[in-house]
Amino acid sequence: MIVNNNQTEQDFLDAYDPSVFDRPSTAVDTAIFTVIDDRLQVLIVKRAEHPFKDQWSLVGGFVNVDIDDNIEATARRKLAEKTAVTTPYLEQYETVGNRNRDPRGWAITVVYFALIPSAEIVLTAGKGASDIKWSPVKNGKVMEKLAFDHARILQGCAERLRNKVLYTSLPAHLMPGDFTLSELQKIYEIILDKTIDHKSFRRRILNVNLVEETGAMRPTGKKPAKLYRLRDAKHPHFFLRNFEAS
Amino acid sequence: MIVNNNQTEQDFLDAYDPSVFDRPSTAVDTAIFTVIDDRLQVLIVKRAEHPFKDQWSLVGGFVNVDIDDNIEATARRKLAEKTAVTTPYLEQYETVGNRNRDPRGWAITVVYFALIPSAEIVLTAGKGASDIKWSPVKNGKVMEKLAFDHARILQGCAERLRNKVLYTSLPAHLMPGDFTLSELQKIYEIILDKTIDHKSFRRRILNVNLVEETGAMRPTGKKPAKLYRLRDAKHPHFFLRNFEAS
DNA sequence: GCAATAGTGTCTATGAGACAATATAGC
DNA sequence: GCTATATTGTCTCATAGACACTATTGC
Repeated sequence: MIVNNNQTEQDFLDAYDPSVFDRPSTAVDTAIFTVIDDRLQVLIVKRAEHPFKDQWSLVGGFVNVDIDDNIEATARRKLAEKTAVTTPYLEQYETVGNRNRDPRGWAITVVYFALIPSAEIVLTAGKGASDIKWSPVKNGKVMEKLAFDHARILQGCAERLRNKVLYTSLPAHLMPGDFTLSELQKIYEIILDKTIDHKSFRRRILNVNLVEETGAMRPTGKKPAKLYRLRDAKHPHFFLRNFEAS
Repeated sequence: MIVNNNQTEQDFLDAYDPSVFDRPSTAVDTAIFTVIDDRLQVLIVKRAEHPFKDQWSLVGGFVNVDIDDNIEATARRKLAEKTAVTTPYLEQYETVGNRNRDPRGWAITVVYFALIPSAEIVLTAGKGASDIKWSPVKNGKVMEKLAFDHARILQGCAERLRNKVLYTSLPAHLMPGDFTLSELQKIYEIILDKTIDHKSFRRRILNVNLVEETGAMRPTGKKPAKLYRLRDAKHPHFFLRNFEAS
């Protein structure tokens, strides 16, 4: 590697050797949430290979610099391998990296969480995972013992999700195209694990330009309910006041 | 590399070769904010080496797996190289990683932002930086052209900071040990770039258990002001309602 | 006294919580 | 009619915004 003081940037790049310093491994893990059977659930896969072979883990894998243009592409690639959902709500949560979390050595993982409507769920185990399933999340935890530090990561994702639900319209991303306000409220209540006054809830949702009536009604057996759809499916709405955390 | 189906995890780790797959480079960059001369300012350094030699950039550098136990340690190490502040408010903002942001190839950076009281500022250029300075931040931008994608990253950090100031006590971390409420309000106003009604402000701060009187007064030339200190310097307070974003 | 800054009083507006009341369907 | 679910009415409470008012200092 030739170095001199009048080196141009191109000279530098031509001589650059990326293997001089050790690099941490870099992975992406995603807590994919949905609501099934009136419970918040997260997608977990059984690891087919060492380390933590045969243990359950969040959906993830290493960044592949040959095929992924950016980190989010890694997350979406892994998501596509496991589910048929192409445009979920996907938010970067945090990045964890240290010397001890992976027995193979210094490892970084960029953690995302995704919200997908339960109606759109099709699971495919695919390569690297011998089994895949939804597992109910209770107080940020699942029954299964998770590989690596995924239990702590899931806890953080669930807490972030709950906090954001107190002041955003995030749960709308868990709904199919059309939904009633009662259905949406139910999703809020499941994630927050507490009941919400229905009048307060309707006021909050209808006072902002979040949803619009489809014109159709959902027959419920009793009084039919108006169907709504999201006005802007891309961006969640941020309310100026929180629901009280209880 | 020996592989067979009855391999134990220890067998696997003994045979593991971390160089089989290319890894992105992994850096940490921090937008270090303070308030000087009634302006929000960010610390920038002039790069001593290629790429982007002689251009300004945020404070950062590569994760060193030999000396850093975790990512935050990298951030604190770089911070310590440039300032004398040991326990700033430090929050992970986001992680950016893609094929194009660094001419040396696929590169990840974990971005933090830090808040440090202006009283505690001592700058040391140190290795890797031929120059270092505070630069005023206006609408998330600095005058200087920044290296890599640091302009966009700074924009994001400044926006996150402003948003959090609308509902948290973050600006308290920009204050020295003792401060008056007027001084704290001034910091809020500088970051938000708008005036706040002083009655509303005092109500908000004093209604929660955020600060306590020191008993001393600050002579201001006019009516002296009560001095306060933070009750819990570690954790910022989250208010249930936002200041209106204006 | 005046000017400047610190600090208070109080009215209005917004929106959450509570909860009663009404509306519309199936039976 | 009765019951269940949807939807509305309205009172209270907490807190932000607006802004007038008082308090204490130096001059």
